[in-house]
Amino acid sequence: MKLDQITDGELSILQVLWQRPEAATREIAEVLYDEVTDPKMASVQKLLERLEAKGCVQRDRSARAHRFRPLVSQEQFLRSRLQALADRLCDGALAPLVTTLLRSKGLSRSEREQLRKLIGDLWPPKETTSAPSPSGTGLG
Amino acid sequence: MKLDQITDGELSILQVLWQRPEAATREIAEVLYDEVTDPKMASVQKLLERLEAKGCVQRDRSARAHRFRPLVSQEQFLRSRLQALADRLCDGALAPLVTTLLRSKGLSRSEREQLRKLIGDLWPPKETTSAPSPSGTGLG
DNA sequence: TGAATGACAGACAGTGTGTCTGTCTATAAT
DNA sequence: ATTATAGACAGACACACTGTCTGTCATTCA
Repeated sequence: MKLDQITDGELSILQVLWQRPEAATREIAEVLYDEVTDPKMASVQKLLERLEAKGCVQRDRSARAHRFRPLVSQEQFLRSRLQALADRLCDGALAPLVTTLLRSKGLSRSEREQLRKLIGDLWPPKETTSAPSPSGTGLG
Repeated sequence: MKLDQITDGELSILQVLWQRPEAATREIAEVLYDEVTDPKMASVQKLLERLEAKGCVQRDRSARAHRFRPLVSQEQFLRSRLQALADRLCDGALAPLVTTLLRSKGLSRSEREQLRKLIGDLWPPKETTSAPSPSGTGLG
């Protein structure tokens, strides 16, 4: 699963797949292009072929029009990208990334509250080990 | 300042510059290569030239051997990369990135405690607006 | 039988990237 | 003064990547 070598165009394909359980080539092409021509179909096919080679997509050949499912979740992908950043800039440490993000201006008041809550849930300060509340990632 | 278009090789140059106030071409080459040949010198020059064109580096031509200073900090660069990730994957929102990082396994106990403290410092729960303690980013 | 659809192989142009060559100039040494 | 060295600079280069496109074949269906 070569997450590091995923291309921009390939990522576009994945993003379509992340929004549904599975999809056929034409379905994907219709999302990505206004007009689906033969060349466009071939482009999507080529990208899917490369994604399959990289182990990021599963191909179901049973039907005439193959159906594809992602083998990587968006969160996995994001994690990989973040780790790559950390490896390159911070000797692999993730904490500096969090620090930088927390110091950014791009967090709303409610987001900050959610984050504070998340930290409290993940690592309760006291030994009151209440079950972590299943707050979503905002990624699905 | 085109932070998005910084190449891998260009980043290597920047990383050398981030470790000292300024540097000459040969100095950089000596860090990056075991043996500094004429072609290697030319490569570093070319990369510096492109970095200058992108506004990421300042060139001091007063001396025969030009001296270079970074115009981008590592934190600025990291922030830009993180924002690009957020733009592509999360509609620009940074919070999902923080969430993903916090959920990662790559945080040690002490790092978690530091993060909890950082959140408390940046956004005090009560109105006791004590001055934020100047804890380092781990980037300098 | 023919038309439409899709898979697939291969070619393609454009681009980016790091490297290298060659030329010129300024400084230092003899 | 002459020479040698070091650096800047322009340009070319090979290489790889990427998205696109063409052409061919097989399958399905009217």
